[in-house]
Amino acid sequence: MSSRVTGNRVRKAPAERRAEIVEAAARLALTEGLECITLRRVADMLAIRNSTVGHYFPATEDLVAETFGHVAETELSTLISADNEATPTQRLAHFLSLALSAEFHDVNRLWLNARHLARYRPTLRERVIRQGDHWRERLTSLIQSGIDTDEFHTTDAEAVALKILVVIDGLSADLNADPRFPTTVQQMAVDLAETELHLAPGTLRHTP
Amino acid sequence: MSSRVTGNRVRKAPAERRAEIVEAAARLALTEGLECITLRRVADMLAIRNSTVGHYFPATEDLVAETFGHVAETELSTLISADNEATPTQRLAHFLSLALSAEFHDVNRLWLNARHLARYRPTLRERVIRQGDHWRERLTSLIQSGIDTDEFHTTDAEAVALKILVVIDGLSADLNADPRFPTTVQQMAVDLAETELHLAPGTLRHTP
DNA sequence: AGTTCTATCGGTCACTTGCCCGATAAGCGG
DNA sequence: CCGCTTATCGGGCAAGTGACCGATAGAACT
Repeated sequence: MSSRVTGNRVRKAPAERRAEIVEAAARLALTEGLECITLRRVADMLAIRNSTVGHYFPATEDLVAETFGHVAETELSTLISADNEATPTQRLAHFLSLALSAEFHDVNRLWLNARHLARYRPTLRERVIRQGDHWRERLTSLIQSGIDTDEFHTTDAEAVALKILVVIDGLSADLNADPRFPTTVQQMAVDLAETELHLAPGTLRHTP
Repeated sequence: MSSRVTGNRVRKAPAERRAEIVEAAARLALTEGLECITLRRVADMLAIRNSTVGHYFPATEDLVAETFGHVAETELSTLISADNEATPTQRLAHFLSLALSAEFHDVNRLWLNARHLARYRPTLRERVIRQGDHWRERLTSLIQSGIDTDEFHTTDAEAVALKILVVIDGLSADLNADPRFPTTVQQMAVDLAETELHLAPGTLRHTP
């Protein structure tokens, strides 16, 4: 009758269990939000006791921070692949198209979530700042490589990267609460990038 | 010994008490965030019982939504005064300078807060959308009046308004977690407005 | 096989939350 | 001055939270 399989205690390697927990929390964060990461909900997903989760993360805030960091790190590598044979133009077009696509909506929403929650959780705030730096560095170096190959033209790669990220954040914040946004405005990031980098209009519009 | 003044029951006009409650909640929202609006905290601020607050707002979510709407409405009228003798250029410059000033930080943070919390609270989401429309309308009509007086030049006033608001949201979202932002990027909104409206650089930079 | 370490369990505790209830008293109309 | 409406009180309940504890059982090592 009861679905409870009592006594079936499974003991895993700490690193493996810890990874399991973070991954379950990540699924939760992406679908329901960071505030839904509670000891009991994560434990239920893995069919373990809440005290086991507490054993790996004595302070719940640390689990929340680590979960955000994990997702942000993973998604960044999806947005900007490090060793790619594509040209900087192609890679930037890929970045822009993916970052504002529907399938990336959950990630953008997670950033919004984390930025707000960082107000109350110092550990998370630190992670948000660190990941923000990381994203900015990666986008900056992508732009810089475009400058090196003479595809992009700007004097301050970092400022351009920052501006692009600001626009993406603003768009996803607004889209989060209100989906009725005209496509003209949704192309802001592409337009901004093309203007700032002195590219012909349309250069970044299509994915390779 | 006890600071409790028992039996001192004060009965106020419903409209007055209701306004008191919303105002106390607004103070709370601006300083500590919308999730700190609880029956007991608001009640404590007014030295009344939590059940009294519950009497006026049977669902706490309604108090949260109304509080946000109240603040957003009030602050909008600070940003854009309706019957002003100033020129559209002066009014837009005032808007931009105030919207990104330090003293407006709390309001921007409240917007971020509301946009995120709207995910869980349908009533609040409705309010966020409505207020978003309201801000956009007001900024659009300000730009339109500038077009009429031949100060601004653009074909789509609403699109420009939307873009300006997107940039402001993105900037305040990023500034919320990370205050180390270069001033070049903080001028994004001004630069964007001047470019989109075909104004000479620097036109919107100073407050009248 | 025996020993040791610790991952995991099962349960508890104190706290906060929103919501609800009956009792009381303030103010108004008659 | 009386009676009615209802704003306000005082208290309580159930649900959910993070943190904590001692007991147990896997697994590695001798």
